[in-house]
Amino acid sequence: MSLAQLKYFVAVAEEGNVTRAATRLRIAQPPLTRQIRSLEEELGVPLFERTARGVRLLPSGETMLAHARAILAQVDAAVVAVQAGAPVQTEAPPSVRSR
Amino acid sequence: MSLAQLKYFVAVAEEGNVTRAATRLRIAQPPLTRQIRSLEEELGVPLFERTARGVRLLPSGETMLAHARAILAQVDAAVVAVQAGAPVQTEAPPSVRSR
DNA sequence: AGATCCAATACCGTTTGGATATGGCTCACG
DNA sequence: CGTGAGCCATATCCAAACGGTATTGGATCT
Repeated sequence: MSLAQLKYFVAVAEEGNVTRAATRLRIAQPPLTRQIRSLEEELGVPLFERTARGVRLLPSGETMLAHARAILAQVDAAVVAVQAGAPVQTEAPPSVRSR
Repeated sequence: MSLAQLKYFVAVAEEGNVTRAATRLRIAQPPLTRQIRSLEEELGVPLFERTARGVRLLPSGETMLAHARAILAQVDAAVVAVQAGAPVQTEAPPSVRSR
């Protein structure tokens, strides 16, 4: 799993359409289709339902979407914190923290 | 920035020694050195101080280490949640959340 | 039925990542 | 001191991953 894959996944989920997501990501549709498929295979869980009009998130996809957004936000926060030279402490969010 | 890079960074930080970290990661030392360097360049911030005995975290590295661990933990949590089929909600941790 | 829209597959070139070989520097120790 | 050991950095090569183009198959809407 890569951060790019997570970014791609979020874009597809938001667009509901691989082709439009690809345009938004400034990559071509076929590689995007492959990255999504590869993510599903790595997780061992399908994330989207394919329809003739595009794709729709499955429940597992909804779960992944929330996590993916949290991860990407945390990456952004890390960059900001490090570049600001701030000694920030991090912790896992309550909903995903190990109990 | 990639998740692999973050994993590598954490290993180097924990070992304080690129060669030992490479062994632990089961990759060779030169590619690990390059990945660390590339991460520092991407961030525009040095993370380690190089000494004759190994490497030591700089303050910016300490900050990054906390964030990197949080990110990797969140990735693990995402995998577990999705594979468990659980509709978990995620949120950013307070210390890194946008205010 | 035909046009359209969409994801999927096949194939290719480029880029990235890891391995091996080697150099240079610093510290430990006689 | 000087010699050897340990460690990071650099150079070069090979393999794997990524993105692009071309094209196909299938579903929907006139």
